[in-house]
Order: sequence, then C-alpha cells, then structure tokens
Amino acid sequence: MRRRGEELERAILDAAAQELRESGYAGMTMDRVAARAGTNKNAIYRRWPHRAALGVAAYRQLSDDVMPQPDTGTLRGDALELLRRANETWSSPHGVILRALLAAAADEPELLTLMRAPSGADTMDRAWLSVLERAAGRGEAPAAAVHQRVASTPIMLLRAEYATRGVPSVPDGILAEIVDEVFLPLVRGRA
Amino acid sequence: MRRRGEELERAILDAAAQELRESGYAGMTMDRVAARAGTNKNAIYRRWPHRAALGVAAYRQLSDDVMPQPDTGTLRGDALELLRRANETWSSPHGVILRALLAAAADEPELLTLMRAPSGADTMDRAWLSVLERAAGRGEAPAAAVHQRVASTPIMLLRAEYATRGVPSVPDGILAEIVDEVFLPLVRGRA
DNA sequence: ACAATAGGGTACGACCCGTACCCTATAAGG
DNA sequence: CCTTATAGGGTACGGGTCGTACCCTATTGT
Repeated sequence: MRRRGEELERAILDAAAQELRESGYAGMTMDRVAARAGTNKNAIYRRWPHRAALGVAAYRQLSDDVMPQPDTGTLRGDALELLRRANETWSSPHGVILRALLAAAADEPELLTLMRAPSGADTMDRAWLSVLERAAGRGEAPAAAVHQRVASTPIMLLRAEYATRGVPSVPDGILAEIVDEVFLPLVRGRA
Repeated sequence: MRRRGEELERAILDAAAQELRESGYAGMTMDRVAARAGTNKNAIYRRWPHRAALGVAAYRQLSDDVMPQPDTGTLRGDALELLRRANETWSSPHGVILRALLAAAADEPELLTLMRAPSGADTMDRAWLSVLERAAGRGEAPAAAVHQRVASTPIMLLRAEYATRGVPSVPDGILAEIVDEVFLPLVRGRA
C-alpha cells in the first residue's frame, strides 16, 4: 500500500503545513517534512523545485479564510473594523508565518507572485473598495475618493508598520491614528 | 605586527562591507569576511553575536549619504522629488542590500531597531516634515497637515510597493500616483 | 620580566539543501 | 495474465554554512 500522486501530494502538503504551524518557516526543513509525511525528499523535489515553493504551497493549505464585509453604518467604523481584522490576521500565528514567508521570498520574484493570492490582497482590496462605495452612496465620501490606491492605503500602512517595528501586533491606537490622521482626511478632506 | 582592537574592528567591518557590495547579504559569509579581513571568525564572533548583527554594522559603513532638502517651490514638486530620490536609493545596489537585510532581520526586533537609523528613516521623516512645513508657510497646506504620520505616508507606500511587487525599481507613474492620489489629497483635500 | 588579554590557526559538530543511486511497489498496456 | 514504464522509498553524499572549542602566540600593561 504505497501512496501515489494525489494522495501522496496531500500528505506532503499537510505535513509541511503542520511544520509551518509548529516551527514556522525557518523550522520547516525538508527532512522533517519528508519524515512527517512518511516519505522522502525525493518525492518532494519531484513536485516542488525549492523549499520556498513548498512553503508557499503549504501556506496556501493553511489559509483560506474569507473576509466578511463589515457594515457599521459609518465610514470610520467600517474602516477601523477592517483594519482591526487585518491586524488580527497579521498578528495571528498565520500572520507570523506569512510574514516569514514574505521575508524569505523577498528576493525571489516568482514566489512573490505566488504569495499575492494567498495573502488575501485581492479580497482585501475589494472589501475596502466596497466600504468606500457605500460611504459614497451615503454621501460620506466624494466619488473621486473611490479609488484603488486610496482603498489600499490603510493596509499598506499597516503592513509597513509591521515591517519597520518588529512587533508581534500593532496597538489599537496606531490603527485609530491611521484611520483618523490618514484615511479619513484622505477621503473626506480636513474639516 | 598583529592588529588589535579598533584597527582590527575597522578591517573586519571594511571586509564585511566589501562582501556586501560584491555578493549581497546572502553571499556575505563569515568565513569569507574573516578571510578578506585577514583574520578568523574568532575575532568576529568576539564582537558580533550573529551574522545578521555584523551585516547591519557593515551596512552602516556603506551608507552614510545625506538626504539634501529639495526646494522646487511647490508641494507637489518637493514631494515627487523626495519620492524619486527614495526610489533611487531603494532600487540602487545599496537598496537591494538594505532590503535583504531588512528581510533577514524580520523576526529579530533588536536588529530592526538597529536598522532604523541606517535605513534613513529618521532623516527621511525630517525631510518630509520640513517639506510640509514650508508648504504650510506658503499657505499651500493647512497647519493640521503637518503631522508625523502624514509625512511618513508616501515612504510607507513606496516601501509597501517594493514589498508586494518584487520589482527592482518602482516606475515613475506609481510615484506620481502616490503623490496625486494620496499625498496631495491627504494634505490639501480634494479640489 | 611577567601575567593577562586578545588574535591567529585550525578543526570540528551540527544542520541544511539539493542530488544521485539503487531497489521495489504499483499502474498501464499488450 | 504477464511485462514494462513510472513513481516511491531508502539511503547516502557533496557542498556549504553557522557557531564553538582548543591551543598557541603576539601584545599590552603592570
């Protein structure tokens, strides 16, 4: 009863994901993945060329969370809510792994493109855009502010916050500052 | 004639910096640094605990460029100029090394704080603040917009651009977009 | 002159990646 | 049903790296 193809691939991915969970990307070594999957590195390298490629694939197993739309009735409330959720995601164990992967793949462009989807960048952007659209519908924001780059700004700032500080989690005050000092003035102008 | 203390330390740092220049951070191996400095790893590890620590210290040798104040007469011109310079810095060989170091030190908070200074974050922030202050003096910006977080936003966005795309350099159109769609509306509101 | 210190030389253990080789179970095809 | 190509399993290895240990020697300062 020797596993093959699909089944074996699943087993490898599960093992890699488990290693990621337990030891992070730095601890996800090929030998350990092979051992845990009950196979050998041969079968792994036949499928993924690098350790990093396996890491990305395994991370994908790990994260398939959807980002539900918040609807607090105000632009500020929606924005703060989205930012808080993003902060939770990034500071969670998943986020730690994700950041390690991003860091490790910093100089391999192909891996970065692979990372884009699982990092939730697209669904995230859509969520922010729809928050902006609803605000525009309520008259809380001008139509000109419904813009891709405006929508992505708060997340970019949060991400940069993680990159510059080494903190495990960004304090809530910073989130509020991003919303009140950047996002809201950007959308509505300064009152 | 055996070198000691200050002199030896200089030689090690110079060797490390040279290795960084030639082979990047990944290629800056301890053995090679020791060989190039004409010493051995002993002397290195007596001074720096990690490879990463030596990398940071060596990078400091490499980059002591000042950021001269642009003064184009308009807020938009100043901002675009600062952003272009930052883009050049980040896309230069130095920038590549810097990014590799930042990535490598992503999970060691002490190293991140060490990186803050050489990454030019402080001088950069001051430059942006003074641009904002001059704009306020000309009546081009409200006093409320002279704010730390406003000042740091464009650089944060540029940095995030480097992080998400794997590009060696951010195209000028993106810089203009950051200025026109985010920075200027943020400072002056939407006309 | 002599002891404490710091460098130099070298070797080593531990770890990891990626590859090679050889054997065997399985699946497909005649 | 038998044969053959394929893919897994086991294992070992080369190459490279980090960080440490040991022992000897030059230099410094007392």
